[in-house]
Amino acid sequence: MSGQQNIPKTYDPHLVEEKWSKFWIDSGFFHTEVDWSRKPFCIVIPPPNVTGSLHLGHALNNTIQDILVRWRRMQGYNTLWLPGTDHAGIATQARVEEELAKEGLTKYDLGREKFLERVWAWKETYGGEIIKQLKRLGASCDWDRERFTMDEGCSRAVREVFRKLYEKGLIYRGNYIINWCPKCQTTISDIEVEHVEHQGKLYYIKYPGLDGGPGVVVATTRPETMLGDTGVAVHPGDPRYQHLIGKKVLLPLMDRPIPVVADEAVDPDFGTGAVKVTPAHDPTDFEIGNRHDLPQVVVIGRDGRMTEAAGKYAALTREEARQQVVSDLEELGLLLKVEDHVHAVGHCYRCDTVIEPLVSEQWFVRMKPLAEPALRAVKEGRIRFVPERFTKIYLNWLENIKDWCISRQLWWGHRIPVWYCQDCGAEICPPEDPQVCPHCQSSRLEQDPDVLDTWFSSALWPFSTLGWPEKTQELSYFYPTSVLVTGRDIIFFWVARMIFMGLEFMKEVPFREVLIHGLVLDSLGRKMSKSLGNGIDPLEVIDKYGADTLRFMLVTGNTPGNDMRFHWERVEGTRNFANKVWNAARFAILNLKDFQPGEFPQDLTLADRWILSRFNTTVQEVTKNLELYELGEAARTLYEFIWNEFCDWYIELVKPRLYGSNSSESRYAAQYVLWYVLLHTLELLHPFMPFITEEIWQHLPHSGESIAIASWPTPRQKFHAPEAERKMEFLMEVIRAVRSLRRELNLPPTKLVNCILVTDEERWSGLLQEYGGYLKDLAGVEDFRILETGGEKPSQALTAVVRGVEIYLPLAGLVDLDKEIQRLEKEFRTLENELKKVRAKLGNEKFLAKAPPEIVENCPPPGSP
RNA sequence: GGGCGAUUAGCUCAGUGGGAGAGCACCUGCCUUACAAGCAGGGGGUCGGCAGUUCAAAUCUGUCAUCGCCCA
Repeated sequence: MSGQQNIPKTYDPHLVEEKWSKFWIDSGFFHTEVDWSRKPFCIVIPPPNVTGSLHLGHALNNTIQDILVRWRRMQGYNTLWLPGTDHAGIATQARVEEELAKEGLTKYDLGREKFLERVWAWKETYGGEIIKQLKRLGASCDWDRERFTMDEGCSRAVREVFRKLYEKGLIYRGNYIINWCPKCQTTISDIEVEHVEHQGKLYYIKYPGLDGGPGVVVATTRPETMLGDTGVAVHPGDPRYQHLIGKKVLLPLMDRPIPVVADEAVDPDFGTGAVKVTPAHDPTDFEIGNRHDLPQVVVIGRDGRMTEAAGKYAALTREEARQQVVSDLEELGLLLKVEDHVHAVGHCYRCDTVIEPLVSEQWFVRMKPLAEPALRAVKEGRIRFVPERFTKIYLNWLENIKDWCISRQLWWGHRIPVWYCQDCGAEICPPEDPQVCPHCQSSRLEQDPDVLDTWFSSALWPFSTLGWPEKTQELSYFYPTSVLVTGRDIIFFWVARMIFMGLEFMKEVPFREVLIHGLVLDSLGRKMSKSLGNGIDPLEVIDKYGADTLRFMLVTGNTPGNDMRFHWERVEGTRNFANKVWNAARFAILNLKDFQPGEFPQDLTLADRWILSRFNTTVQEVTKNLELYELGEAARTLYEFIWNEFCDWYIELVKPRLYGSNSSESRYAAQYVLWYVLLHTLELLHPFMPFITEEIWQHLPHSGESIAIASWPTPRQKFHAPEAERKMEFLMEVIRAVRSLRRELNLPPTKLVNCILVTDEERWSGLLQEYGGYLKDLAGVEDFRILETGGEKPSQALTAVVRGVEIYLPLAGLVDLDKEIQRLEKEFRTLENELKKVRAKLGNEKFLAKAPPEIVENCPPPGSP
């Protein structure tokens, strides 16, 4: 913006964003050290996947955090926003495997060690992308403290946590049914399974009785799993099947006798009320099998194909096996019926492949003892969810928690720190990598091949990044962190887990508040996804419109916790606002060339006192809304103040005092108030639009290095001027009324008019007398007279009434009488209705008796004629 | 099956007990020396339906409907 005459008429974000971003970081404004004399404010970033690139969800999430952080920093808190990335086991490994595939290689060709080297190399090359993108968004993180979930410190924390939980018996290894993703070739936890409604079939299959007994008909959605059936179950109270309980039936195709058991888990209303039991391939059946001691026959392998145990169906895919089984049953006459049936099918949340429940040996975290304190912390209010309704979702999930399967059959991740002795069979979990078995001194130790669920390390993020297990200053100063900001989709994955891990290892909650925001949907209200191709790249928005525009757009017109839709029109609207701010600044800078702020001016005009009072209110409102996490409201308040009050009225009113041959005192006062309000309004706006506000702030007289470390404005008692607001409000109404009348006549703005104002009320006539200049400047009034009522009224005049003050524009010859009569009649009817309502209210004794006095007093409400 | 959210102007959405709002779109007039990405003026809504609480309901309660999300 240098060369004041050459300030461009439109704001160009490209010219300023990179400059200020570099300046902020180089100046160390975002870097923090522990300082016990100051109050801390700390946020840890939800670490984006290291493979990721910024999407609108990140943009929203980080904009919210940055607003809070910049605001608190300006308020004087010792503010730490700790950034970092997540190693994202499956996603990263898959990315590198894809690369290998292009070279015709698999990870097995390289071997574990070489493969991991390759992943690290990939991470070093591409992993910083999203961090760069966050910087472009303006995120004011302490970049000197950037962390990675697999860096040395975080890995140490993972190791320590695992070992402690293991020793406490809260981590165990066992054979359980888990969710297997045949594509990712790994286990995934229950919450990583997405259930999708699917139009399928319900097959009714006859299982004959042994030796010609009556048998039973079972209904199933997955006939291919029957090859692994080891029982049939019915509800114990089901009268239809009492005779069968304890008997055996013959499993067709396999010719295996299997027992009929009674179990509460069976829904008698589903199908025939009798269900096949496949303990190795269905979670419910697994439980039933356990209760009745049924064997587990694994018929589907990890590659998604049928195993040897499936007999002649071995090596078929699941789909092929289903077809074959169905047609074989049909041939035998055992397939009685096939119905359409809608049921939920589990899909891998990452690759969308249908997951296969299967039994295998995995590591689990015993959840009940950990969930208990995590429930209490929220119930007792030590952690507060915003909006409050998410509390219930959190509590409900933890109350029904199941053990957490934490082992993953991947190579990229924190390897499970457990070794097995090949000689004595011991299983050990030592603090450091062992050389020999502590039991038999054998050196033939083998580490468990699996790695941990990525969320295991993210669960430790609030304390692992602050130095745990070391007892660092950072940890005691910044922990618990102040607030966690995250999307509602990872409450279970991440928020809940951080809470129980924090409570277990820090004996204290990881954060005091959780701010949940919604998702950014496309313009039709659909989730943005690669497969739909409906994603919007936030960098495209930044390239086209600037980061400030993207940020402001994301937080306006949106309520905490609710989803929002993305519309380019809204981006444009926000861009226009940025431009408005730019041009207001342009006006100010051009008119402050000869200005140096000195003493606060003595003689303020009504407009001065009004805008200062409005500014005061804005400071209060914005601050209050930020405290309530109502960022959208705070942004709206600023938008309206800047555009509708500061630009539309104050700048217009101040022009004559700057342009004209005014006294130097009046000019100084005008410049001072213009400067003062603009400068400090920019400070209020800075957390939302950091770049443009810095650019302008630097060009206005100011003290301090950067708006980023300026003091957050506070309300000042001496600016509070309700009477000035009331007076201005009246004058504004009169001006609007005159403008409206002018419009009736299609008067061009340059055509000046005379005006007659009729009132007996001194407060109005005095005000009009004193500030009639405002009418001249803003309503195109050349001259006006103030008359008392009862005098002669001008004929052939347009009229309006504002708070009892009659306004006449005498314009003989110009008035279309019919049109004017129509207009007045319409207004009359409107007012009549209004009056009727008010009379009814005031005539209602109950209203007078029960409504609070200030409501009765304000009836009719202010603003009514 | 359970839970949550949404339903307000043509569109997108704010507004949580006392005047029904904004942006975009629309109509009219203006290139007025900060801004046409603008200025000024204007039209447009029985706040999803029904019932209830209250002096007073878009706002609180119940119920139904439609849409969306989460859990099972």
